[in-house]
Parts: sequence; structure tokens; C-alpha cells
Amino acid sequence: MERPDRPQTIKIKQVAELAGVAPSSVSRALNDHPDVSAEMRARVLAAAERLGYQPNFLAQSLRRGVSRTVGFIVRDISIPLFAGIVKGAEQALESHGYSILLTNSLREPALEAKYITVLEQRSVDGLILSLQSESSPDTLAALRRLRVPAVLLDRELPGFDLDAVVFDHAAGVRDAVASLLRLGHRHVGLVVDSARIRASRERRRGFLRAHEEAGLAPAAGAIVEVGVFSPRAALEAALSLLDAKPPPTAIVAGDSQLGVGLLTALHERRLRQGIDVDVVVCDDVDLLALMDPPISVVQRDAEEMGTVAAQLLVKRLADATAPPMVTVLPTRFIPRGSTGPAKRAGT
Amino acid sequence: MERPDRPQTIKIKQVAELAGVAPSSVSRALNDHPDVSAEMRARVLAAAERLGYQPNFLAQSLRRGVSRTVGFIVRDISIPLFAGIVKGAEQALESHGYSILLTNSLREPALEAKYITVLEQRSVDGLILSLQSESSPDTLAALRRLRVPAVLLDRELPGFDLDAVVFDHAAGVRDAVASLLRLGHRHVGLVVDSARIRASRERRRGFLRAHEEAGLAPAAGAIVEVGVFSPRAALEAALSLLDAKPPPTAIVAGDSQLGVGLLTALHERRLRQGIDVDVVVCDDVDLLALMDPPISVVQRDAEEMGTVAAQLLVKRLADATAPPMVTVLPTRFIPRGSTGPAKRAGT
DNA sequence: CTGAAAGCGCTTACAG
DNA sequence: CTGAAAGCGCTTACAG
Repeated sequence: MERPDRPQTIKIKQVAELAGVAPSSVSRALNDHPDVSAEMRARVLAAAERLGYQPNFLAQSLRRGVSRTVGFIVRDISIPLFAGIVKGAEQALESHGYSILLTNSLREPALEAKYITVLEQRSVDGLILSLQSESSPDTLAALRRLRVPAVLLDRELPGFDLDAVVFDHAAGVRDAVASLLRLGHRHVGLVVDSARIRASRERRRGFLRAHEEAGLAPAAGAIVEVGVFSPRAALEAALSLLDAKPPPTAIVAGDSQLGVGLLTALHERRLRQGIDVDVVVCDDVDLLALMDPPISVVQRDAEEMGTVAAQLLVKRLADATAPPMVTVLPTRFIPRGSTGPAKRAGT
Repeated sequence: MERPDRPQTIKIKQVAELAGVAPSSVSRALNDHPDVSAEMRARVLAAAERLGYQPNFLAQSLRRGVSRTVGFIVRDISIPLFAGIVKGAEQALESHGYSILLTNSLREPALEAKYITVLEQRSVDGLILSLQSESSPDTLAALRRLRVPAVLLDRELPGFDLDAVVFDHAAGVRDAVASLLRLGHRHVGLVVDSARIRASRERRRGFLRAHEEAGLAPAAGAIVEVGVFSPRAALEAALSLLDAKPPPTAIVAGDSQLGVGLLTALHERRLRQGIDVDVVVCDDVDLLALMDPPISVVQRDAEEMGTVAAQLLVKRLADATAPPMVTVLPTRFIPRGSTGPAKRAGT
């Protein structure tokens, strides 16, 4: 009942011996070096093939000074948006021969900073970062020490000159709120994360712009900020809106977790979306369309963000001197059953 | 407007020079080698600290023959279950100094096999695998060539003697179906993935066991298998159940994607869960509890599966000779509003 | 207890 | 066009 002995890993030296040439020639032949005779190439390829030779990536990386590895820090991979981004990035990077080292910062700036350093120590060629805040001193210090390129996701770090991919949150929220105002809503609420990050600032901007364009003033206390995100804080923020006197007739939740908080709050208050309070969630999670009534959303393409981030990084690795690029990705309001004519407009 | 010159990476040689000792002594001091004098240790630590020395992981890995890196192949990280598993595994592995190289097989056996090889070439110390099938020849061949340990998630590969973590799907489905039968349902449907994987076989087993224990026979055609998963196939499988004559009074969906398929099918047929047809979904996604009525689920702990897989792998890396372990994780039926007394029992 | 040497598995100037 | 040598940045037997 012994395990069969598995063959040892084949090294370049063994290929060289079988082919009757020098290891350096094997390397050149396998790496498509121009100055290799046809005969040499054939002998080497045959020997490599026969032995099933696979070059050791670690050794190549050490010698070449390039690892074809990208570090990816997300706040929490179990949040669907981030999972989508990572999926998009992974596929795009893979097509260029890169692999992803993934870590979760769990929204802790200390971990974020630590992982930036750890990943650099692991010789990643670059980083893709979904940071928690735009002002954590630890993270900023780690970024200043960083000696490889980084692409930022949905954040802006003034003074850092990094490539970035951001969503045009303002446009989607503006369209959603404009639609609500057109439907007669006069008291629309907005729940966002801390205004210390770009995404929340942009959503607020879209919200205000829609009001401005409609010649209307937002209700007092219409915008609620969740300082540090947690499910509990999201729920409480939503409850505080629902419990306002008068309460809003429609509420926009800044992302899917805030959306879950809002729906939980509705549930606790025995209210229904689209009937008692109109609802928009900024993120299109598939189940939202299957609720009753289906929930209107501001949609964004997570995978595309990942794909674009990967492309920016690959470009940056090819040309360190090009000016940093910020790509803006669209968001789109999709009205569904949870938004409609205001029933209690002006309550 | 020049960028400030960032300091070059510090190497062991520079630490040695500053401390006035040999590089080998620096290495020993930093790696807590027993035979190092207190004075040597102090000088080296001071010099390393002063220069901000961080050993090059690639070089250490190559020399030590160990990379503290684990390869993780998931079918699709954007599926919440897998995201949860990866999160759990990442945290557990990180606490042991391991990082994760993540790849998505996209359910394609050819990619799965390729990534097993690629990850091995990248010198991972071990693999955690969420495979598509239990019988893909490419994958099995790649696994036979594999020279590092692997932990299997929710799959069984006879003849491979691998560590594995699996869910006790049968128990949760059995409890769910038993509950439905007790409530008077006499025609319960089950949608599962291909029976060629353990998870589906176990769910079917739980389904049959509940009937057996109740002394009842499952309705003809009660179990529908989705051969190769796709959203479309999931929808069609659910529709075929709903369109049966007579239709089931309750349906159990084998996982969250099949659940989405089922809910979409209900939507298309203008039926409501818990009112027209009772519904159980095997996976607790947070929005399911917020639907109206809330959906009964068979819950499992994705993060725990990741944590346990990581622990098994770490143990295996410490002791290659211990017998392979299969850890079984519980699943739990949580009744909610989408299941209740059969209204059309026996229709 | 410390240092000099060898070596992990490659690649790449450098001769020839 | 090919081979011998050096070197990527470390660690670890081996002397002393």
C-alpha cells in the first residue's frame, strides 16, 4: 500500500545533460533568445518536453528581478462588490501571466499598512488597493515607503500621483434622486459611509445636484453618514432616518451593505419598500431584483473595475514614466418596483 | 517637481557592513538561531532596525525550499460561498505567516488543471481546491503529478488520500424536508447540481432519508439535476418543477445560485414563495432573510470551511505522514416565512 | 560562537 | 551561436 514514488522536480541542469548542451543554452532556447540555432532549439525543446521540465518560478523571479505577481488588498472579500472586482482583475492579470496574492484588511488601517509592507517584501511587481480610508497615517506612510506601482480603487490620495479607477457615483445617485423628485418625493434621505472617502462625497454631490437641478432644497437631516462602517451602524443610520419627523418618503442607500441595513430597518419597523417608503440601493445584487417589489438600484460593474485596474497596472509596469491615469467608470440608475409616485409626498 | 528618490532596498550585506559582522551572522541573529551571542544579536538587530531591513522573501523561499504561500483555486470568487471560504482561509493562513495565491477556474476543468500546475510551478507549499467535478481527467492527472499537499473542499476523490473539508449537506436537507413533510407537504421538489459531485449526492440522500423516515415516497420526478451549472440551466430546472402536473407544493434549492434560479422562476410564473409554493434555499445569504416572506434556509458556515481547510493544510505541512483527515461541517435548517403548512397539499 | 564557502535554480553579460 | 562564470539575496552545513 505504498504511495508510488512521484518523480523529482526536473531542473534545468537535467535538461541540459539530456540534450548534451550547457544550462545557459537551455535557458536561452526556452526563453526565445534570438541567438539560438534551430538545431539547438530543437534538441532543447525535445529534452524539456521529454522530461516534463517546468522552470522554477521563484528562481526566475529572483534572478530577473520580476515576479509576475500582484498584491491585492481588499477590505473584505466576502463583500460581493470586492469579490467581483477581484474576479475581474484576476482574469485580466492571468492573461498577462500575473498571479494575485490576496489579503483582507478587514477595514483595519493597521492591517492595511502591514499588508502593503508584507506584499512588497514578497516581491510583488505591483499592488491593487481597495483602501478603507483616504487618511490613515499608517497606510499613507506605508505607501510612501512603497517602491512598486499601486493602483487605487475608488479612492483619491492627493499628493500621491497613483493610477486609479473610480466610479462615477455622483451620476447614478443624481439620476436616482432626480427620478424620485420627479415622482413627487419632497423628502428623500441618503445614507452613506464616512464622507472622508471619495465615494461618499460623490454620492452626496449627486444627491445635492439633483435637488439643485430641480430647484428644491434637501430636507434637513436628509443625509446620514455612517462614521465607521458596521452592520449595526448601518442599521442605526437607517433607523434614524425612518424615525425622523416627518420621515423621508424615499431613501437611497449608498452601497449594498447600507442597503441591507436599510432593508433590515424597514423590516424592524414593519414597513415595506416601495409601499411605505421608496428605496434605492447603490449596488445591483441579484436578489434585489427578486424582492417584492423589486428594488431599484444604482448599478456599477465590479468586474470591469477589476479589469481596468489590472490593465492600468500592466501598463504602468511596462512604462513607469507615463503620467498617472484615473479611469472613471459609469454608474446607472435602474428603476424598479421599489420606487414610484410619492404617496405621502409632503406628509 | 521631481519625485523624491526613494531609498534602495536594503540587503543583508548592508546590514552586515553596518554591524561589522558577516552576512551569515546577520542571518542567524535575525532567524533566532540558538548559537548567537547576546552581543551579536544586539548589534545586528540595531543595524537592521536602523536600516529598516526586510529580508527578501523570494530569496529566503528559494534557499529554504519553502515559500509560505498557498495556492487557492475556486470556481468563482464572486459566488458568496467561495468568497466566505477564501476569507476564512486567508485569515487563518495569515496567522501562520502564509499568503494566498488566488485563481478562478471559472468551472472549466482545463483551467483547473492548468492552475494546479501553474501554482505548483510558483512553488506554493500546498493547495486548497474547490474543484468543479470529481471526475475531470485533466484535473485528476494534474493532481497525480502534484508534489505538494492539497486540501479538498466539499469533494471526494477516491484513491487520492487527500485531506478534505466537507459539509454535512444530507443532515440539513433531511431536516428541511422532514419539516415540510410534517407540515403536510406531500410533493416536495429538489433542485441540485450534477449528481456527479458529493454535495448533490448528499442532498439527494438527505431528501430521500426524510421521506423514508416519514414513511412516504417522493413524488415522481421530484429531484431535478442541473447537469452543468449556469444561471439559465438553474432557471430551467426550476421552471420544469413548477410546470409539473401536479406541481410540487414546496421546493428545496441546493445552493444559493440554484436559489436565485428558483426565485427567478417563481417571478416568471407570478408565484410567491411561502404563499403559492414553499421554498428552502441551501445557503444563508443575508438578503434571503429580508424578503417577503423571509426565506427558509439550510445554513452552512463558509468561513469556517476556509478556516478548517487552512488548519488541515498547516498540519499537513508540519507532518506529511499523518493519515489524511476529512472534517465534516454541520448544516442547519432555519425555518422562516417561506415554509409553512401545506395549503394545496395533495393538489 | 563566528566567518567563509557553497548552493537554492535560474538568467545574462562576457568570452570565444 | 555556445559555454563558463557570475550573481539574484538569502541560509546553512562546515571549519575553526
